Amino acid sequence: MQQTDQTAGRRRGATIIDVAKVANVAVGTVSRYLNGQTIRRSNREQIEQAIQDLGYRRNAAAASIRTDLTHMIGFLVPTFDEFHARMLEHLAHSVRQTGRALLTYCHGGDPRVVAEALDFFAAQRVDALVMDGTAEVYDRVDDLIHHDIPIIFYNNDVRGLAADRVMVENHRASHRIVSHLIDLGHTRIGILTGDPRNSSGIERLEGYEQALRDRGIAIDPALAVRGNWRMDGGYQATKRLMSLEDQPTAIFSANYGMAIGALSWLKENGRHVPEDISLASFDDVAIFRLYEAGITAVAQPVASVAETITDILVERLTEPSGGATRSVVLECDIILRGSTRRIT
Amino acid sequence: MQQTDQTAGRRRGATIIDVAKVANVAVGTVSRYLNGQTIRRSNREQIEQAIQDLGYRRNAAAASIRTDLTHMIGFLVPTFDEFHARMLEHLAHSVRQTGRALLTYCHGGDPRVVAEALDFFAAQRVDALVMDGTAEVYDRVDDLIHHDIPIIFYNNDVRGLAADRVMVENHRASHRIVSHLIDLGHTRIGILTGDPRNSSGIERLEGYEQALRDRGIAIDPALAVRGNWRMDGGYQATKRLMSLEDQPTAIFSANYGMAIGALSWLKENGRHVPEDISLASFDDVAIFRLYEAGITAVAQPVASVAETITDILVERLTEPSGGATRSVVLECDIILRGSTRRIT
DNA sequence: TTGTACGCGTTATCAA
DNA sequence: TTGATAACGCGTACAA
Repeated sequence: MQQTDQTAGRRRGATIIDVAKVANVAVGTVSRYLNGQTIRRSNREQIEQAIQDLGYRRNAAAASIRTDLTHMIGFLVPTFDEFHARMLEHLAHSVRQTGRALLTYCHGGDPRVVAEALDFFAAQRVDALVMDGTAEVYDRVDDLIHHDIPIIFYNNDVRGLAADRVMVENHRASHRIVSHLIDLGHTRIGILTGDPRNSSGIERLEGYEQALRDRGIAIDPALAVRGNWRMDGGYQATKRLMSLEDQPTAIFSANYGMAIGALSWLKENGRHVPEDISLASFDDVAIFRLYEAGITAVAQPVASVAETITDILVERLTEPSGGATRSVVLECDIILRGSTRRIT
Repeated sequence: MQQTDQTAGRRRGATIIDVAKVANVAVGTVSRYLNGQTIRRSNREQIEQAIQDLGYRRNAAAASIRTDLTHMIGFLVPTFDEFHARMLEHLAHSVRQTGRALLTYCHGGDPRVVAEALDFFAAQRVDALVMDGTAEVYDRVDDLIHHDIPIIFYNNDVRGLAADRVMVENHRASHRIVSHLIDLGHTRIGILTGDPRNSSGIERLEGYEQALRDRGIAIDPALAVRGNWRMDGGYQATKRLMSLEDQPTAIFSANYGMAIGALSWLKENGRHVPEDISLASFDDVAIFRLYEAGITAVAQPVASVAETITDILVERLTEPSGGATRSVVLECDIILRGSTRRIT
């Protein structure tokens, strides 16, 4: 009693062996066909027919157990906000063209989830891992590296690891945009800083400070208020900034989330941008183009970052492994809009 | 000459067999330990020690070849815009708590890429597939279903397939928000429709039309302009709407992307919202809370959608398979803001 | 070019 | 509870 029914819910589908039987060839031949090698024409047609008839689908897991290649890239981020979503979109696009896909994990800032994600990726044997660096993961990432899983950091670096890096010029871009504020006559410039555990947070703050120093403006610690990259942090930080006796005439936000929080507080409290206060922000997002007269911002080259990551990825996965780690730093654009104005 | 060096770049890591050897137990025992079954205490300690010493990491692919379970959920979307990104964030969160992760693919509306994605998911043997439905995929998705891969549609349905569905009340929510515009005295209400190949596009348009009919307002085909869900489509559609001889006094956008395009055109052309024209939109996004007096919108229960999907997922993956497909429809909230005003 | 047979790392079965 | 061993589906030497 042979079971040839293909409509029933048989969990196990046809295998390469079934295909070989039906096509009257050896399994090796089918395997070679699947991997695009040259096959005698008559055999090929029979194999294709058999695959069709059986509804055969290759089992990537079984292949990966032999080849140690899963065609999956791990992607680990703290959150899917607009910045990371754009990153994901571009990365998914360029990675797809190499025949791979992204296995995504979102840790929400919880170190335990980060550890969990890293374990998961290791077990799944992802071909490589792209992640926004966070300080606490040093040991576990180092572990992955020793297991020969290439790591590529973006947005935030973790120093000292044998990983590749694709960053943007945080320091320089911040320096430029703050310099622009100074050019407009501002001397009391507040900054909404990100998390100091993140390299980008540190670099953007340093760029701000350096710009002030370069123009002989004293750094007032009260003007640097710590946010948390998020809207609520920017809201609270702006509130603190605006309750100073000597208020700032301009604010630079280290990312777009906090800038939106700032706009939110300013609006609620009847302060107009740029009449009452100038605002500039890192990250250029859709809302900045549309909001009132537009928000002056640092535009990160998200597409280039994604492409560079993919290039490095391909290199790592094709080259005979090893080789020095690469560290790429990309330039940002400053987009001047209506939220920054000259003061007397 | 035994090779015990763990620093070198040996591509192949320690296996369960190595662990068994070092721990002086059988592989079956190690396997049971790894799967959380009860193990004699002394053995467990030895196994843990061996795992530690060898830097052993489980190979999920090898396991899945036996169990037919990969702990990966396919996630297929047209794009990672704000809506889908929020969906991803929530879904990643709830799926993570079941010990799974999302294998994401972004097709950008290209049918070939959709087909490619479906093949990829099939080869990778994802435990299930969550996708925003698109019309052209009927056959290929049907194929996956016959291969016993559970499918869950969200946002847009594809009729006739044996899949689960988690949707929102597109018709009713559109009906309500358009009724609100009518309550405010509007009778010439334009609509920026989405793609008619998407079920949500159709339903939102039908809700709009039904609302007009219910109040005895004639439907003017010229007032329904087709967008493409995107900003540029909304921009163009608004332009057409506003060049009618008998202009609308209110516009309802079938999604947020087109609404932003509309705002963009209105702003460029000096039309003020809501003084010159009222605007309401499907989807509630961050910018709608902040933009001028706020944009009246339909808020989809994104978190609930994600949770419902995960519930169904867990059910499908634990229950003895089979069982009728579920179709859940969730309610939306109407958020009234300053972009809609009463006219005389 | 094709066929055979073994190995990959894990789970599942079954007897002890 | 444990140990021994047969699958699982595929890739790949090796011999033909």
